[in-house]
Amino acid sequence: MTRQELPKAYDFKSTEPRIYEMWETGGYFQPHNDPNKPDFDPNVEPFVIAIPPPNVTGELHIGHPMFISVEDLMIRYHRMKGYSTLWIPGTDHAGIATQLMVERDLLRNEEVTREELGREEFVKRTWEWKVKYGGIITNQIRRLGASCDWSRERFTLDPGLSRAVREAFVRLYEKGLIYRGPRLINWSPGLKTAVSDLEVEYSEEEAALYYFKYKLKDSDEFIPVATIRPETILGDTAVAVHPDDERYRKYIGQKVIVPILGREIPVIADDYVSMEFGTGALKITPGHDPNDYAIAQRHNLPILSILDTSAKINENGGPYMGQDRFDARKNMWADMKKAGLVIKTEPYRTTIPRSQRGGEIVEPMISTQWFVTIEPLAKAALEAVRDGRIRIVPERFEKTYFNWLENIKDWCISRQLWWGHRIPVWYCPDGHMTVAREDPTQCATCGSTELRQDEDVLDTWFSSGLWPFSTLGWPDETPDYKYFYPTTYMETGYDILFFWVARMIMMGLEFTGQVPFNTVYLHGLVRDEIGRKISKTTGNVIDPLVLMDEFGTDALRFTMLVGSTPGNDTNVGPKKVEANRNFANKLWNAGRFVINAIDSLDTVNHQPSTDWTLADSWIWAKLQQLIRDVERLFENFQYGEAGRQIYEFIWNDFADWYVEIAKEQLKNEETKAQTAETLARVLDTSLRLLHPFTPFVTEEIWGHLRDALYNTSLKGITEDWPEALIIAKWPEPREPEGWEQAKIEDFTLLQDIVRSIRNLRAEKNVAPSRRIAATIAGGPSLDLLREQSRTMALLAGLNEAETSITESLNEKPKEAAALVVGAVEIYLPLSGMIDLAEERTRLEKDLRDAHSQIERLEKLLSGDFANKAPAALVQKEKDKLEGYRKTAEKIEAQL
RNA sequence: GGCUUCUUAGCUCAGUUGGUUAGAGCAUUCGGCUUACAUCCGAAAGGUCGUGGGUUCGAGUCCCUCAGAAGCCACCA
Repeated sequence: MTRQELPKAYDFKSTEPRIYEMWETGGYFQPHNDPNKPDFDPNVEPFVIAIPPPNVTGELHIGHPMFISVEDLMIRYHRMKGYSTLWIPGTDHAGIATQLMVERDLLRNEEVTREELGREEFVKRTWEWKVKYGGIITNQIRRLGASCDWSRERFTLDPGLSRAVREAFVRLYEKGLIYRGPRLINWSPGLKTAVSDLEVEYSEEEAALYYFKYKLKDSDEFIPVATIRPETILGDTAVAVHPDDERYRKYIGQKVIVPILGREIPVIADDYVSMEFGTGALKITPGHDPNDYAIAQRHNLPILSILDTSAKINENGGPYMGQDRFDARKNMWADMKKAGLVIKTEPYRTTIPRSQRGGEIVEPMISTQWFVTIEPLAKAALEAVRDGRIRIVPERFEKTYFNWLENIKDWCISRQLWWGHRIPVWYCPDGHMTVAREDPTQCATCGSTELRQDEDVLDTWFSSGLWPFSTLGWPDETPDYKYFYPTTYMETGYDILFFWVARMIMMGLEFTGQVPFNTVYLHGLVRDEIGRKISKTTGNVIDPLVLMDEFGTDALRFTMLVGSTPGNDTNVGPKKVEANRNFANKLWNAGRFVINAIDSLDTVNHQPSTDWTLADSWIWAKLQQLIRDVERLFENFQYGEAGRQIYEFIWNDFADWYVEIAKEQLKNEETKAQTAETLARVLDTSLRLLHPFTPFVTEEIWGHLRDALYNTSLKGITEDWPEALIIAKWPEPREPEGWEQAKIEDFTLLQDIVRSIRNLRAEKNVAPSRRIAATIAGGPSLDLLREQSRTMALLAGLNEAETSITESLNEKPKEAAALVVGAVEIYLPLSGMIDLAEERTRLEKDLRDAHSQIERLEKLLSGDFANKAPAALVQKEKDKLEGYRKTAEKIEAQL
């Protein structure tokens, strides 16, 4: 495509795939300094991010663009800064989620359950599923422009990573930090597996509190007891009261009769029981309640399980055996009513534990599971953040992190699933355990060759916890591992701080002896346009693919990055994305303008100019300011604010002012070349600054810009430009030079004058096409205004020939509207449009404004401010005061 | 119960070493197809920065109180 044919609107649809292809095949996503290659230089600093691996069979949702945008920005920025950047992509096998998906599919299409299929076949089918759908998510991530090194893509069930998992398990086991045993765990009856504490969500719901009688043995007396789950009465092994409770003290040590079943259980005393709550008597069901479990252990009570793995009542439930837990509740309560044991029920609001996955009510159950003794790991992980080896951004999450780790409980790592890393433990017929890195052929204790591997798989987060180093080759000391580990940033959502981040820190420290990353950056969650949580039931799901189809990837990325601050949730909706699509188009057209300007240059005659116009100097000074601000903001992870400032510079300063002035300067042979040069340089730098935010459109324009320059006398600009923006050098901030501030002030005066003239014209309904005459008294700005008269006339719609600029006027023009900007007086002779009374009113208002400012500033300067504030600041205010005094003076003269 | 965040224009939000006239996008009103862009340009209107107090020469910004909203963690049957 020749540049003359650049379309008027930016065509992201054809551009994005082409650019991504160019990047990927060009090898730009791979670290430029690769430890596996002969020219490797260990002194080049690496910058590494391990991607939070999405579910292998997942599909893009609105959370993905958030983290991809942030991480890609971090990577692109550091790449441009010269780091050897590596962004390791990959996917997670996501045990429960994937297994459920495949199970559902099998049931729907083949009407077969996983049990009918058998373990081996089911796992085989799941692998097939993975192969079939595993590429969807990674391709969608490509579409987002992610510059990750696909040659290093990993999957948590890859052989290498599986080896890492075994290594980790065996090491912990050998260190005595892994144990197996019956404990009270959270059981998901639908999924038929244990889940960890973190995988249980509590929701407040309406329930009922059931009051009933616990009859004393051989007596008509009873102890009233309240419960939310009457069916658990079947598993009661005691009734507890507070030792000081006068009401029940006499019963302590006696026996009560379990309703319906008739079992005798003791009345015990325990401080845990609150005398004020309920009836003051507590039924103890150690098999199905964590607190009761603790009490039972203190009192050596038997532990009775009444539920099977589907949460149906088991043989301990007498007549209710085989009934679902909720049916049993109803039936049992009805039977108790008949037996005269019921006191009352009342509505009660309580928190119900539900499975994070299925949403079903989770049952605390006694079950034999594998656990990690977490305290020593947690201690090290706490220390790493406390002593600053790991920084968490935003900082407030450190408190959350500390809180959780300080109260952490052992981690249940076994799951009764088939899809995942099988626990590397084998049992012989005599019950000996063999824990091994490689599949053993005989029992380590007795040599028996009849080995059966443990049926359970590991919690998905166990393998994710190794991600930053297992992806780099650990446990082997590969070149990648040695150079790229520890990684640099860990970027993810605050919602998985415990699930994932804390565990990576614990496991990283334990297995590698190093922190797995030095900075944790937590982004907020994406919400809908009006701040609601996104969910299928609310029906407010936002499909990022639709947004990209409609507005382009850059627009979506920019929306994610701008308007969000670290750790805070962000509202996203099509309106914002549309606005940012407009920005991409604005940039595109600014680019087109610059390129056309360059194309119109001849090929020889340009010498580097030193005679810059005010506008040239001004835009350059503003650009330098922007570079400094962006650098400062990036250092503080304020990417949103940085993006906003670049946006404002490009649109408000560059496009709205400089480009408008450049149109005039380009018509003039004397300023033509330098203007083209300024346009080119400013655009180039802007594109570099913006590239980490909106990589596609910037790369595309930059390519055209480079080509355009190549054929002109400005070719020299591109001397050290690489072949693609993605690897171009990041603009380095410079110390502000003395002239910058002065030029900015001069130009700002010009802008103020132009704006007030435009304002007046709009008020007076002067047709935009009509050029009007003006008489201007420039005062101390006389020279500046004379020099800029052409620019001023152009921007404000003045007739230059009929505009006179003098230092001061002896008398003001008749029939003219008057404006005062600082010390500059402007008269616009709008004959026939001037209403003298109206003029007077306006001037009086201006005068009042000036006076109120004078008053404010005089008061300010007469107070302690003058003594205590920094001198420069005081001077600034003094100058302002002086300015307002002059303005007031001028206005008074006019009245 | 513990911890955290939020409350700024009609709407959604920025505003991070405290600096004195608080910004953007969208929406609204008025005027424009000005030769990069109508996915645009110019202009306007709109805010006691939740409440009350404190620190300071100076507070949207720091501290405390209260009110409202949200989240995380732990949980008395």
